[in-house]
Amino acid sequence: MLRLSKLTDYAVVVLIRLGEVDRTAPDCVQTSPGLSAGTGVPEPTVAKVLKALASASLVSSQRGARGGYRLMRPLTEITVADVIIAVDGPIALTACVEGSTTCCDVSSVCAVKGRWDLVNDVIRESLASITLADMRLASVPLAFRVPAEHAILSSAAE
Amino acid sequence: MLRLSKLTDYAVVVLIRLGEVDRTAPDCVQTSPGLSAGTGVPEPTVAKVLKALASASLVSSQRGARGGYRLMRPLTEITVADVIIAVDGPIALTACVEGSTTCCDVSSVCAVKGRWDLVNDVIRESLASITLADMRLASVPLAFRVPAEHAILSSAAE
DNA sequence: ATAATCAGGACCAAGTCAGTCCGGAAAGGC
DNA sequence: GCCTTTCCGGACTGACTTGGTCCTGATTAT
Repeated sequence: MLRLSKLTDYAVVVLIRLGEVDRTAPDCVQTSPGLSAGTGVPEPTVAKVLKALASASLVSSQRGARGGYRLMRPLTEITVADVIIAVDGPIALTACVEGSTTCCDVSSVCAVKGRWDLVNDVIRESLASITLADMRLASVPLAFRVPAEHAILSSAAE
Repeated sequence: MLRLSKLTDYAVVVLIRLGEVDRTAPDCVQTSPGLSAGTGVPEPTVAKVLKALASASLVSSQRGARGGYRLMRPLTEITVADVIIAVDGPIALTACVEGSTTCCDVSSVCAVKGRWDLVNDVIRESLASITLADMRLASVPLAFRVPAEHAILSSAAE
């Protein structure tokens, strides 16, 4: 099924939410309980996702009272590939890709070596070409996609 | 990790194997024990994969004694997407893609609806652009990629 | 008739993942 | 200086998916 983990899905939701508030109040951080309330994702899960995003430097964290999280880059500069790698680890369709240690227990099958690399590269490239800003637009119903929407986004891209 | 199932990997191996012998003896079918021996993949697993491929009409089967499997299209006309769909079902990165019934138990999250469709389409397109013939070439070491290789392939594509 | 072969299931073990929780450390507020 | 808030890093568990096997029945050549 070529499935993507749910955590990645949540990460996108949370990041977009972060981006929306960041835009209106750039200095304001958001706490994980707050993001949970704003997105509907259970709080512990939000926290888990944010940890992963923080260690991948997609968000920065501020500890202590009045602490919270903030985007380190605008949504236009975060790609889907970035998020997947941050949450799920490196993008590798099979165990038999370059840099894998557990490669090919069945030796005869591994005439296959390197076979999927081509596919992997194409996928990686595709995922790196889509930003969260693109996904955000896609998720907004057409009726709400007023010109102002684009104005805000493009100003954020500057 | 965006992982692909092993079955799909095996399917590619088996299909390419089928394609290689098909080329030299177009009327000759191959049995699943034979394909198992030729690829190193355990026989029951080969059988399982072949069943899936047969019901997706990627290979045709001949029952009875001296029966076996044969490709229905040359390798140049079988895409990676075809194989994935045959073995793993429709390509859908998340549960929340068009046509899913179990969509979005958490209603607030599902402001997300349709968000991944864009990504899905790009992936699908990428996978549909790579054929097994492409993968076969990629798996053959450069030293063996003699001109004759291409001649054979292009004759098979006719 | 018999042997070979595919068809279509059911079935089980193992690995993986989502989700939760806990103790600890940093940063403000009183 | 103490306490609250918040993040950090990990361990843990229950459920699900997947890989892999096997069995019974249908089909066909010899």
